[in-house]
Amino acid sequence: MPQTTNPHQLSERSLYLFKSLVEHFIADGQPVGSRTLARDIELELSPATIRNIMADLEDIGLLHSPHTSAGRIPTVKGYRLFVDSLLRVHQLNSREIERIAEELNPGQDKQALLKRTSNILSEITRLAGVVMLPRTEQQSLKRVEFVSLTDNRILVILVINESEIQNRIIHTARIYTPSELQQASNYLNDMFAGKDLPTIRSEILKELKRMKENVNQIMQTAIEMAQQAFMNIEPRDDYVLAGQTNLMDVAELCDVERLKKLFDSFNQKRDILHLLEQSIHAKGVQIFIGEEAGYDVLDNCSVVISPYEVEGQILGVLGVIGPTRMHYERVIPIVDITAKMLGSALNSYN
Amino acid sequence: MPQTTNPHQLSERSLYLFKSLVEHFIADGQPVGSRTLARDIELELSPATIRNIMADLEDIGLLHSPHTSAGRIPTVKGYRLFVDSLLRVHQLNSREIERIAEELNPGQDKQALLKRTSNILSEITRLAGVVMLPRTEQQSLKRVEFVSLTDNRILVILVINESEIQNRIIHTARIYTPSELQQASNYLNDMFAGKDLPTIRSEILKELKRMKENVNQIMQTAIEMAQQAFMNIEPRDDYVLAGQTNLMDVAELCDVERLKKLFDSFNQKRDILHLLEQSIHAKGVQIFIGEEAGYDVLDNCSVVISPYEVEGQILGVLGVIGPTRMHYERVIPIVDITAKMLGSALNSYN
DNA sequence: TTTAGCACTCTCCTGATTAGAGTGCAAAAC
DNA sequence: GTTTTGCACTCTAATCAGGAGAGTGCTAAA
Repeated sequence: MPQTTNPHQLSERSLYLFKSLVEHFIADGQPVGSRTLARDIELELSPATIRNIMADLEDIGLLHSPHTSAGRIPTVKGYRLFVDSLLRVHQLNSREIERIAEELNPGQDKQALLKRTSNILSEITRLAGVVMLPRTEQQSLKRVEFVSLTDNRILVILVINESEIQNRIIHTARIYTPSELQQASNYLNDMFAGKDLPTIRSEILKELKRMKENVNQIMQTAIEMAQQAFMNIEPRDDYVLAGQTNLMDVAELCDVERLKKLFDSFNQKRDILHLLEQSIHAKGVQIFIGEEAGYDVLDNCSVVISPYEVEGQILGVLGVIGPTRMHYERVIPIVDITAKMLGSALNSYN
Repeated sequence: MPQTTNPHQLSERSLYLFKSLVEHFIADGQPVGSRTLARDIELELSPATIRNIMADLEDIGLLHSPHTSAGRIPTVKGYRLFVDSLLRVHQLNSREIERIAEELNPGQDKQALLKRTSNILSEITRLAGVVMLPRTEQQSLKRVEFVSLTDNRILVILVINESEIQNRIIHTARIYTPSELQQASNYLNDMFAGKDLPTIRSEILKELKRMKENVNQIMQTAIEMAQQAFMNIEPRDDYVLAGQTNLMDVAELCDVERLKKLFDSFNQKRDILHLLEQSIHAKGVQIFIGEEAGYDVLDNCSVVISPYEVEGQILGVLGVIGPTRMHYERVIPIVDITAKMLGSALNSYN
């Protein structure tokens, strides 16, 4: 009988041993030696036999010893094999599911919901939770409102898509009365509501050019204000992160230098954002282990993320960041289910 | 000649030595010994003399040796004396002032301005910057708007005071047309604009009681929606913090345990908030050194804060958090001037 | 093919030693 | 009386050696 479909042509037994070793290491954090493993497993094998097998596994690149007389720990490649082929994902218990559901009830503003999602992810996994904000390639204007402040300053409220709100203050040449503002916003709502922002911008520019011919005062006021209001919409924060401090308990990362680099890159957002964006078109949970992600700061870290979607359209990505040595069998279903539940929570906004 | 007005009856020379020692320690971070100090100062004194004086200073409680054969470091009481009586505050150079001014231009939403302020504080001091949000004991409604979303959900936008915006989603029994919503918001604006939230709440409750007698449909709709909208306004974030990671470079705090506790208390906000609130009625820059603040997590930390005000009315508090061993002579004027500049930036909102 | 035996390696802990820094005190110098 | 010198003393931090423990790899036996 051939060794069937195993990757690396490994025997069942080797795989079993490897799996046990990884599980042991994830639980313990200490390099696992042959004797320990011999005690640990179901099979009756002597440490020597296990040593031989471990040597093979090391040759293939699945294991690695920190030094001669330490046990062995999985390499990135090893984790990869473990996660892809050996891992048996847990069922979540219903209490946890309920907890997530409770936290993810809609009925709050979208931003707050995402923040809560990030929080719950971090609390339930005891790692750092991250939720990328819905991709808004399509930002369509729902409504615009003006509120006059003192002097010639006007507060502009833009409601974009469903329930996203942007506000900014603009300055006008003269002071407008509330009813003028009302007329202006009515005009703009009639003209632009339902259109997406790039379109609106180009139409505003067109209107500005035509303006000389047209002397309608309301229109002119409205367009001038719209120009200020729509032209430089600041990009929002790109993701929300929660539970960073959980990572400070993790032994592997327990060095201030490393942690600082990691936290700094969380704040800068650039690297993490790139990583999250890679998954925006993936289906289901994706896992980046250690250096796989391609960012030095994420050495010894794994990222478990999943896109979340509403009616088949992917809106964003969420997940957790933790040490490579994490409880994948728990984390994966948590990320998975949270993505699904966030999707349906967001669904109720449309 | 008596020893004049010095605190602790210290001679000029002792004070000079003490000041030099503190400055040396702040620059260096190492306990300062008699020999080092002898080299460092202007006066020609032998290490032995300095030792005698340092022993006196230690007796009074201004200095402390980590152990017999280390130099000496200032105690909290020592820092207090230094900061209150010996410190010569730097003039800020104009480049720094310009930098702050640039960052604090208004013309953005208030929240963003405060965030930027916090950022600039942390960047310029290389410590953690904190800005408490304007106290809104007085929250007066400027305007309320309704935007209908899908189904029976309605987005409520509350403009409170000047330029603060709260939004929430409410659910209604039936679906309203835009014009109904318009009428409702007109009604509520007429009724409540300019009043403060507690008043509004109590009036809403009164109206609800009277409602049976009154069958005006618009009013009923409006009041029902108002009830949902105004009743549980979530308290906003209470302060914004920036540059936490700067604290990870500080040698004194360089222990992951401590840092985690500190960061956790930043996230919980409770302790820090209490501390900030203590200064809300103070005038000018206040400094809490180490245990003075009364919170364990702030051991070895100092907090330099100042209220900021608009037209004589204190709105909030801002400042920085760093190690006790910080460059007070630089940090104090930075906090001071930033508070003033934030005040005038906010002034332009009124 | 598996196991037992064994020499070997590496880490970690302990204890001893030393160099260095800094102190405190007593006696001498100013 | 104040300042300095000289000196014994203390404490830390670094270095080194030695031993225990864990684990390996290899060889030979089962």
